[in-house]
Amino acid sequence: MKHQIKSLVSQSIQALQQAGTLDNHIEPNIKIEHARDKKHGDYACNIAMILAKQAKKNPRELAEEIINHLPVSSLVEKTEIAGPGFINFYMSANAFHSVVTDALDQKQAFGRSDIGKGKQIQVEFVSANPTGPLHVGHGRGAAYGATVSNLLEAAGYNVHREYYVNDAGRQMDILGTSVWLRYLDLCGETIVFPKNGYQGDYIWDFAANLHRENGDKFRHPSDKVFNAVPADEGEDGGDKEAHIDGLIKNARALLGEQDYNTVFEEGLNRILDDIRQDLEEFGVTYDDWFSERKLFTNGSVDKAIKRLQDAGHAYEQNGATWFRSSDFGDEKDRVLVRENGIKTYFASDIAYHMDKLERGYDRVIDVWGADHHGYVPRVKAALKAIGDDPDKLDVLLVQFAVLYRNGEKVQMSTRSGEFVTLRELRDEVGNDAARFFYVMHKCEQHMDFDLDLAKSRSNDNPVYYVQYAHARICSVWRQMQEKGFAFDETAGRNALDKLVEQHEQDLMNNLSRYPEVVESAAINHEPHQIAYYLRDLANHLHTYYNALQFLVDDADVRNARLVLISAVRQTLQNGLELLGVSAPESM
RNA sequence: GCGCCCGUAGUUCAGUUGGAUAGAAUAUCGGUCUCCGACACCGAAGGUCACAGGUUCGACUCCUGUCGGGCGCGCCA
Repeated sequence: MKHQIKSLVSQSIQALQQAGTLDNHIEPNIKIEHARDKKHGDYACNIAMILAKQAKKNPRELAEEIINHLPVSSLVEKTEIAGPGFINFYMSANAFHSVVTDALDQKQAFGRSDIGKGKQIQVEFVSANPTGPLHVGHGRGAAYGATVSNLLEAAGYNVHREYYVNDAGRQMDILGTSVWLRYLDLCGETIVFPKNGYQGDYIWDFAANLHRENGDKFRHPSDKVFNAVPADEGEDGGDKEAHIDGLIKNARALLGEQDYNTVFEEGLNRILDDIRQDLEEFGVTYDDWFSERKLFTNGSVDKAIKRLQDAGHAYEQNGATWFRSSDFGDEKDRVLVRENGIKTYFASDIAYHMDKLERGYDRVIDVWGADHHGYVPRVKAALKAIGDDPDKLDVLLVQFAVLYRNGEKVQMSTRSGEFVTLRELRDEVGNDAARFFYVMHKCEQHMDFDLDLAKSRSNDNPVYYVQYAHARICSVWRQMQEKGFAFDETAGRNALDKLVEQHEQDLMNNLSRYPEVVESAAINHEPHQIAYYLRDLANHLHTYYNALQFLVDDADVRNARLVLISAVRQTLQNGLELLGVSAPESM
């Protein structure tokens, strides 16, 4: 509806331009807003105030002229000039009736649009290192990324969802070695587990599985395992990094490449399967799980480094290969290949982003935890250096969710194994509540996640409030049948002019906003707009429900009201679907 | 020290990209079931939009500075 009003204003301004009142070459940025106060009508436009200066007129006079040149439309009941020069639009009843029938005609498609024009867009999210189960911090990225993807799809984009699997590098070696040490312990070896190893119980599970399937095949005496390994961090000094590196080195030497890989894969695959299943149960699915190791084995990383070298943006220093990223807006240069010949994570990440853009996406979105924010300039620098357009990449930073339990902050550390997993959260609060809770806030907003509150099944959690509105409408249908009424949709559609109550006007007005909200939420990557909208719509429905009876004797009024709440039900269902939340028929 | 994010009701958060009297939820207090589900509704109270300047018709929103909180500043991933 906003678009239609905008079009009217635009036509009026064109007319004024032809009449010479306004300059021809000005392309006015017309914005139509919902009036905050009903006294100001349904919509408001501030264009007269914006153009007043260049038209050398006072805003109210200009507003007057714009109104005089507005084309006639059945949608607009009347217009008014208000305040410093706002043009207020009062919509006709017909205008809102059409929204109700739109929702019923379009069904699941109500709210969808084609503003994306089928453009290819890739969204990469979660991409947690496969070193353990997902925790509640990843949950926010998962819910956010999945919902942004849904929104973009609803706005007419062609969305490709991807998980970047960091299955290369030192963290993976630490994981493999951790599994092996636990395995050795199960074999009966005396093992002092390293401070820097992965402490979580799931490591024991993997080790037990390894032992069950292979017996003592990978067993080596502990004195050889710890042979020549620097001391672990302790009260009398020591170095936990050097300690674990020594253990990794011994693991490789004792096991040999093949056995080492078997142990390594045991950890990696078990964890990936777990993550995949966890996310699937959470309603989060991917088109592709992209392996970092593949970038090394297929030469992409070498190619990326070579491209930087060929373009003259790389140099050698102290035995390492550097990227002169400071030439492209980064605060300092970055290492691509270390002195020991090992390529950095950054090098493979350049290759990954290069690969993304080569795949031909019009736009690429990365959803990252806010702790990676310092990483954005260097990735963009790399894209710029190799001649790609860094503006095609949008990095959406999701702030941490700080957990509170019993009113106290919960400290989390992946390495120490002390964290609340996403699965635990889902088991306790349910998928619906978790999905809704996560996207209720802007992603850049620090979020206090009160576990006790989220776990409680009280209506403190707004998801129940919205779901209840949906269930309530379904319940009306059940009641209707019990009372022996039949719903005549055609009659209802023809009787929409019976919906004269203020509650009904408000509800229709509210419905008319839905397509605009979806569009705005998609463009701005702001799922919380949907959450707030749904709460508002549910509130209007509940208020209506409490104020008026739907199943009345007057058939026209009854059918019209049922048509209206049927449209509301469809809209609630569509909105919840976008958020990955179910719309139950009863609760 | 430098960089990014944040600061709005007791608390958790919105605020339509610079618009009209800053809004919800929750907590507190009061009211509403002979009635389609009270998992709901209605009302009251609650604010120096961290602070100080600046930009303009107009600032919670943009700019500068100060204060406070979070995160990041590796030849880690």
